[in-house]
Amino acid sequence: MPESTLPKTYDFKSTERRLYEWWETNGYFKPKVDPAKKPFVISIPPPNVTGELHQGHAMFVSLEDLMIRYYRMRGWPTLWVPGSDHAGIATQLQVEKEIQRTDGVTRAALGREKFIERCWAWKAKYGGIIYQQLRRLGASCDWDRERFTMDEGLSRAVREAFVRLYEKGLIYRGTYLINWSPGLQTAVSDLEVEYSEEPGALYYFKYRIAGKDGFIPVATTRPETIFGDTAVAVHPDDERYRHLIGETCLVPILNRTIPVIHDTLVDRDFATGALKITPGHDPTDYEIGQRHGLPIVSVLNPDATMNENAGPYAGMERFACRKKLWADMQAAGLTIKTEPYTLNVPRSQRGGEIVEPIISTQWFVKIKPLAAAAIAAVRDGPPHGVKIVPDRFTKVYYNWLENIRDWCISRQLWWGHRIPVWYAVGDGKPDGTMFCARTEDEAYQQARAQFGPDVKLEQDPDVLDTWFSSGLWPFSTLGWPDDTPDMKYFYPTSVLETGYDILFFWVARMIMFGLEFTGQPPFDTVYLHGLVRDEQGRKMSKTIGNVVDPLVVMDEYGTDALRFTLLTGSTPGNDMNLSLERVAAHRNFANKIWNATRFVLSNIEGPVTEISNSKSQITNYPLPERWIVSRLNRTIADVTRLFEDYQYGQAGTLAYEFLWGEFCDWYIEAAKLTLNDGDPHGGASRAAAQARARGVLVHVLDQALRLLHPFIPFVTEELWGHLPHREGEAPALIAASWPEAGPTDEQAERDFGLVMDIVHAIRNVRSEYHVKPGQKIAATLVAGGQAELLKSQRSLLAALAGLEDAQFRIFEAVPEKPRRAAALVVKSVECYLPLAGLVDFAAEKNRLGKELAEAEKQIARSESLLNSEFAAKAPPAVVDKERAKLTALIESREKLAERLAALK
RNA sequence: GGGCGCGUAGCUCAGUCGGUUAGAGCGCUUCGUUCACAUCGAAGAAGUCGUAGGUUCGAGUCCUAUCGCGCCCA
Repeated sequence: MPESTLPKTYDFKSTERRLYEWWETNGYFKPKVDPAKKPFVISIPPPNVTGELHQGHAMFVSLEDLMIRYYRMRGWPTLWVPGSDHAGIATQLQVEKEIQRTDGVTRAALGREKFIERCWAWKAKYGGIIYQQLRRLGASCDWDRERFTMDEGLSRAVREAFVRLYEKGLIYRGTYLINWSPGLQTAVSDLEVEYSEEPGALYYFKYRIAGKDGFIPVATTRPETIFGDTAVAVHPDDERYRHLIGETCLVPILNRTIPVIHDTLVDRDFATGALKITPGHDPTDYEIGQRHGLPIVSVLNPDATMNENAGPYAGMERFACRKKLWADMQAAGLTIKTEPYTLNVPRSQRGGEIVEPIISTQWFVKIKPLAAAAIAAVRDGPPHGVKIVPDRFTKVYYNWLENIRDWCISRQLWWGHRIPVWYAVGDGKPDGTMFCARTEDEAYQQARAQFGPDVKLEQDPDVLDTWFSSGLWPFSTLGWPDDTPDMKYFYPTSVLETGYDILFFWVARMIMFGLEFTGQPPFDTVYLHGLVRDEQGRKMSKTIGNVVDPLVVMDEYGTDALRFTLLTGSTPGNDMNLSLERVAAHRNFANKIWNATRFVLSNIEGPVTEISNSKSQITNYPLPERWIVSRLNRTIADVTRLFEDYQYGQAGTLAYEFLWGEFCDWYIEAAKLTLNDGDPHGGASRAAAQARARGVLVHVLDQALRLLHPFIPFVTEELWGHLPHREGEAPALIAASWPEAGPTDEQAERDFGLVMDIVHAIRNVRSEYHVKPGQKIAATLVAGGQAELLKSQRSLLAALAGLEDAQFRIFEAVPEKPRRAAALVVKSVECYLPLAGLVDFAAEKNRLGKELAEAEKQIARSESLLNSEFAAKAPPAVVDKERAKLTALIESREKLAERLAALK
């Protein structure tokens, strides 16, 4: 045998980069467009352009690359569009930090134009890093189609979308209560606010009645908003306050007068039952205010200091004001009490500062009509709608869209898509007239038509919510609004795969925009994965210090190990706890495949019979060959079915178990015999048997590598390249075809199963009796109808169970059972192991007694089952199975009883 | 307040038309290194599937209630 050229251990470090470059330079990631075929397309969830790789990226790349590689192997024209997101707030903050550090200037000092230049410079410098990291994960994207949300093409798509919505009346500008982030100095959408329960206080105080004695007791969690109160509301049926409705009361400190109104929305049981109404700083109050026509008084500046409406407190920071005001009110005798209260504090998703509801002029998308269409698309499902996996998220999706509020899309940032609206200014023309246009020229044309040639325009300073451009991603990346060849062929895309945490932010918005702008849903399937947490189930965070960096994991265990762990350790939509021990186990798996291949390669010198799944050519082959090929075919069918059903974890586990637990543990061991000795039982010549075994080894390994390739692309590609291939085969595994399942061979699986059971049983007894592993033992099998079968597998049984050839006998029946031997019963086969001098008959009796008792128990169970309604009501196949089991049990019982009697 | 998920072996997790003796990896116990692999092999111990009811011939799986943990929405 020639020495294999492969080293003893798989070295992923020297493999991964080389293979990736090889794939990429050979164009395997590019789709092979075939107009006759439906393509499989994924748009990448664009990572933040300046972000660093984390386990969320590792998860999505693993899943999407898995799907892409699977469909590519299935022969679909396959496209995975990569790209990144400008991530308005995140990037702006990073660049601000940088200019502060390097130049010691603020954004304001630098000026808008210069600042945006710095953003682009930042992007140029760091924007490629994330792509390199995605490559390390094995992502087989078509990098020639890489897109960035602020590219000219995508920016044009954003303007086009905006203008269309505006012209349809679905975008409007207005002054409403919005969420204001004082630190970032921008509006944010409802989704960007998170509520956290925090200990706080409920402040009870007096609203004095104007011109009378007496007061209404009112409670608030935010005393500083008192300056914005424009009414006190009570429930119309509340006996305590009914007489005060219509009176006027005095705002503390300011002594501004406000009315006492009634509204059924007031909760009589909460606190005092009287509610101060601050339409300028509370969403519920805003609604009540609208209903009652109350004025809106805003008391906060954009930086969350008090404004002039706070009178003497103007200029104070909001929380300092709260403290000071309460002290002053106490001094004035206006307070009643405070009590501890759990607040639901609105905090910014980014940065965590407390967000303030304030009145502000912003741009909004009128979302209800879009939402209705998006609901219908999921309600209808494919082929014309959308399916969500796992299904339970459809409910979450509906619930959100059914209760959706208009989307505030303007941001007071600099880094982003400028709102394509221009205002007429100066020259004595009417100010503020808006012109919404795709370009400044177009806006000027409109303006000149209205105001004459001298009109001057200024563009709206705000930019759009980053998610507005993300919402267009599946089609803007393909060239929309132009009807490009890519758009024609690849749109709509196939699967949108991402984390469930951005179902609303991104997925729902893409569906809405896709339907609105392209008339069809942007994909037919949404696959949602869960969050990757640490081993204890905690969210990974820099502050806890429990972040498991994918790059570090890949350095230590290899990309394949990480991918396989993520893919087999999680189920759709459920969070997973990442265990490094599992990653290590999967590194070992890669090494196992490596060595199995090493074995195969070092044993295929000489003729190799060509095998395929589709023919029944192997029906005359020896049992181990028939068995492994049948198991292979079953595995191919199961794995493929699981792939089609999005059960990737299960699919991976099955392939793993097949390769390790069946191919390596059993077939390779069986093949060793043939390769060394030929097949003395199969009737074939030694050379022919060896050629067949070689053929089966190569074939099964080849097919198993294909099944595993989408999970662990590197090690499989590397090894597959070393296997011999027939003419015309693809030059790389990535481009090879997915296996087709051939017929299974039930008889071979049953027969080989018996062989395995006997081997297990004998090994078990050997172990119990502490027989040295190298020591051969004698054995007599009494096998009845199975004798022929076992005789044909005599060498295999002997080799695997460590039997001494000269003292290994197989009979159909014997006149007298061996006496001084350990006996075991496997199905209908009796095995006698003399174990000279080792057999402890007391222990034997004990052991057999236990087995007999167990058999009796099972028989009783089985009989009562078969005598119950089970026999009549269960499906015949299940009943038959049970009957067969009972028959086998009875046979075992007889044999055990016989043996036990012989020992007495 | 509404909705969802999870609770299975010491640990991390599978278990998707309910099929009657519940699986894997790690860890643990015993043994093993000439002949693919010690990143390995052989054998083994280990779970009343959170709890209580119910449906059913049959429940880890379906229903109801309940406890604990977590998440989303309001």
